[in-house]
Amino acid sequence: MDTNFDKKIFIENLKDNCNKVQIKKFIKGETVTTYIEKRNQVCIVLSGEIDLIRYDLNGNKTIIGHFVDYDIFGEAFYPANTNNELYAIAHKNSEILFFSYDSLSEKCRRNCDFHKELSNNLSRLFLGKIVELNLRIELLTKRTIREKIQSYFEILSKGSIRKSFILPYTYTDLADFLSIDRSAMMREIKLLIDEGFIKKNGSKITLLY
Amino acid sequence: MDTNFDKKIFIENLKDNCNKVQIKKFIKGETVTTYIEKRNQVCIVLSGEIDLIRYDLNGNKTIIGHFVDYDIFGEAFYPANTNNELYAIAHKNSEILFFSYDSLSEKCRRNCDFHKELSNNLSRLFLGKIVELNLRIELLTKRTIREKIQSYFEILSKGSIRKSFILPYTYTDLADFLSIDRSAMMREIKLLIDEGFIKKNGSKITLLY
DNA sequence: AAAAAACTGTTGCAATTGCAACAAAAATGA
DNA sequence: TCATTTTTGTTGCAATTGCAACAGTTTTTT
Repeated sequence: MDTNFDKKIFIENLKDNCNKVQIKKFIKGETVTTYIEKRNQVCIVLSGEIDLIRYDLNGNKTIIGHFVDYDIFGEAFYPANTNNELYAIAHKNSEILFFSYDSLSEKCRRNCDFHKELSNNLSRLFLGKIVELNLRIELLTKRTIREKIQSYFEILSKGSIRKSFILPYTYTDLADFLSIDRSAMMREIKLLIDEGFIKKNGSKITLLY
Repeated sequence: MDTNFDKKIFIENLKDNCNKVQIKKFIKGETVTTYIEKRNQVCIVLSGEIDLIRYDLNGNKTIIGHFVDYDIFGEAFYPANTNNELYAIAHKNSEILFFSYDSLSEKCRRNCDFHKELSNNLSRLFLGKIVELNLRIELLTKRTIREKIQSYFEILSKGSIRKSFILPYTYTDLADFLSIDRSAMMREIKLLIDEGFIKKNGSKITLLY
């Protein structure tokens, strides 16, 4: 299936044609939205970078999501009944498109062509999100740090020539994404190098098998 | 938002009105579908129980999903480029509804009422899935076994009177769901009991705080 | 261009976790 | 109902992982 349907074209279309969406700008460090109350909000990153941060009862901070160009996030995707406080914070100056899921999914009174397509595209957008989340779960359920790293590297190497790729995260963020300790991850990467499984040059990794 | 729109009614409707869906029965142990090639298939459990199982390159087996009444699963939700072999196996005698995402999302030529509603309902179905997956990620990214258990128990206790609830899994399956060692989990649950945080009677847990 | 902030690389040590193994209890099914 | 399979409960021990700390780089900001 085409989970890679052109999100970008759809979103630009949405932005230009729908009076139910809002666009706002945020400067670095600003709070884009909190997830404390349910407003059924869906957000799309038009430019910049957004971190989704969790503070638990002990005050521990975890980055549970990091969103860039055309990524979709929002309250609508999180269960209402957790204790956590989630904050979406602009990591860089950013431009965000907001809409309420309910308003978009309503049938358009005028039955215009654009709204006919909308639901269809929305479900594609959601499907893409599901694939992304399942991929992450796949990695998180691996039992060891080594397995997590290797699985992730293998995924990245697919479709790249010569099993070589540039990491899309800093090492700090990668550790967060895989939910492991950064220093333990670095240690394991070093071991993988020493044992001849991979080569590393900055954020460029090459698989040797 | 109503992420709890009536899946059941929608699915029964789908089953009765759409000629693009198929229904098949499986006996315990039978393979429902494999995820090796991409056929864009979406599956819904009408009755019974399905396990989604991963075999990695070393032959380790992991249950990565367990689906019951009206749960939705399928190839369409998994990225194409992973090495893993995924198998959906009937855990009990089961009845499964199949459809191809593409066929459903196509515009209906006759433009019938049913198909007008379909996309809409499909995106709600997907949204529910996203919420479910995010919840699991929330748990999987907790740093310790204790945090994983406590967070999960807190979620279950919400909406139940007296902070008491029955676990929806066996302890064995719970450990799998949280991706932790069963014996380590049992040890931690015992500690929680000894420290007076919870009470346990079979699969009934009561929070004492 | 200098100062500040964020990221990388590394290590010893302690704590958590997984593994293996087994007996007892409960659930399943023949 | 009896036999078999699955689940629960427990523990010692070893291995993995997280934590703390810090120096050296690189990137960002002023």
